[in-house]
Amino acid sequence: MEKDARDIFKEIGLRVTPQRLEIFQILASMHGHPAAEDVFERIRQRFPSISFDTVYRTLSLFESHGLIKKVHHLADKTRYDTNLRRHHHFVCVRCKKIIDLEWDEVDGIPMPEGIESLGRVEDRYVELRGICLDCLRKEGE
Amino acid sequence: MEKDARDIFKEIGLRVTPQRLEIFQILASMHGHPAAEDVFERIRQRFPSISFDTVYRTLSLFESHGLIKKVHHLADKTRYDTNLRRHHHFVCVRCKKIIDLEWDEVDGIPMPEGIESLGRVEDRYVELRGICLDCLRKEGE
DNA sequence: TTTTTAGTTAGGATATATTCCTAATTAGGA
DNA sequence: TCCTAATTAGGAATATATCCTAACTAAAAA
Repeated sequence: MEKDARDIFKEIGLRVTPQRLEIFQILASMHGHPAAEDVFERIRQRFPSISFDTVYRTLSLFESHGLIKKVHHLADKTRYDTNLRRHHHFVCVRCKKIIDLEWDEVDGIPMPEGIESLGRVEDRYVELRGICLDCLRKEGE
Repeated sequence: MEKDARDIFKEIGLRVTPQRLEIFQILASMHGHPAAEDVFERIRQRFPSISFDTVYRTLSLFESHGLIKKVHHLADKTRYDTNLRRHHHFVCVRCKKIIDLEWDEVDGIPMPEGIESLGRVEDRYVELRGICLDCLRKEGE
């Protein structure tokens, strides 16, 4: 089991440190959608002196290599929408620009099967993520 | 114009204060998706002593009455996903619980027309929001 | 194996967004 | 006009996440 993590790290060119191995194990063993704090509490049992920074850094590292994903978009700050008509958003992952979007097709789709067993749905939120023209242009330069 | 805001406030039973009127005007006049800070900078021109708290409180108030909406879900903290297969989420707006979801229909929908003019899409994020069974039960009590 | 060095860590400081607290003020009904 | 409950300003507090630096360590080179 730990062998696997070792190999994965080496494959993508990451140093193998005890902290990283442990965080990897914890993530693999945790169900649900842990926050950094959850991981921190768990790893502290074995590495009592580990810092928050290491946990955050390691999670970012794992994410940048596609080993985990962030659930939400999680902008830097809350943005408000004064357009109350039904619409969706294109969000630039670089500059965080938000552009309103019409996308009727997505509005008509029936709810997934068995959704009642999870709860009562009140809203659907759809976001297209990518890189806006401005940022593509800058990137080209 | 200001007459409108007055009436809207009275209709929903809100006190009419100069700060609220001004924030309402600002929101109506601002295009895009302003953050609290943007509103704060604008209103400070007329009310130099206004506090951040008032801006935040007013935005929350407007949101709770459906006059504006938050763009993102904006959880309290970042949550990580160790499930890397394509899936979506049901998020409980009360307890913030996140539940993985299969919803193939939504994956097959073609991109909205004219999307190229906005940028390059790299991902689509879909979230169903509502109240989970646990919270519905608690609410019933 | 030992040495070297670039990458990593702990710990605390810092940044940033948002909320809380309290005394003073004010809107709107009596 | 007076009264009361809602609202505000101002600053303190909270929470999440990132930055900084010296000490440490993994792993490549000798």
